[in-house]
Amino acid sequence: MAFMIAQRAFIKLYLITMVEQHRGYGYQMLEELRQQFKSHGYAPPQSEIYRALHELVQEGVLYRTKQLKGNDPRVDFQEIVLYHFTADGAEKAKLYKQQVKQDLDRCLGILHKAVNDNYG
Amino acid sequence: MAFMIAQRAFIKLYLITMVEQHRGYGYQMLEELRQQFKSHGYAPPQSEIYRALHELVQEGVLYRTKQLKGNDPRVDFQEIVLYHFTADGAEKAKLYKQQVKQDLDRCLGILHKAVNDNYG
DNA sequence: TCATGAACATAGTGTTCATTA
DNA sequence: TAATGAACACTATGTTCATGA
Repeated sequence: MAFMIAQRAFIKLYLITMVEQHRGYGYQMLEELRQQFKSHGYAPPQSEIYRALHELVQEGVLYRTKQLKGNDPRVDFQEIVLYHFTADGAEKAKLYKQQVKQDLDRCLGILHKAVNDNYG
Repeated sequence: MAFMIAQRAFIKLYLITMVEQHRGYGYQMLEELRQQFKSHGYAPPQSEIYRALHELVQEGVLYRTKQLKGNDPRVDFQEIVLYHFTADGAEKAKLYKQQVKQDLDRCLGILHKAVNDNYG
């Protein structure tokens, strides 16, 4: 029984949701998460985003396609990696999200309890 | 910037509160915490309780006294270690608790955001 | 600088082991 | 078994480096 949810699982959750909304590639998702969590005092490290993406591919949830970032190859040669659900990826993702939800609720319970027990 | 609160800090918080209420020794606090968090799917490991207590002593928050558990030394030779606040321990503990409170709130914010962002 | 990836290093943790006023 | 403590092992993570459509 672990204490808190792992950062990896937390990031995977967000990545899945982002892929559901067909949003972006690794670096972009990283920047967006950093932006979103900046005010929460949390900046997900770059390595974790890529590791999480690789794991989701490994687990058969996502597959990758490559693409040039700009639409004019004469000016923009930057290659990016896009992620999509595999045939059964959406289903797997759904199950995964359910598990993570359980864990999030568990963690919230623990933290709320701690606030109640130790303050006020 | 860390992701979630460390287990160590979390346990220290509880230990401080328990010492405030002059409750118990290491093993007893361990059992009580396990009892309390059982339904939350969390069982703090024994090593963490002792490590946390040692750190609090190291940091000058607590000091130790030893005592036989039973009141009749002829039947009960079990020695236990009791913890008390040092001269400035209470003050230090208060500051520490404030810091942990901040971190708990930060974590709660992150987790709540995750629930909002990824479900519903 | 953007974008991806891997290598490396380490802290925090979980598991076992040791000891016994 | 209760109680304390330490040793050991490991995994998740953070940092740094490498590369380039």
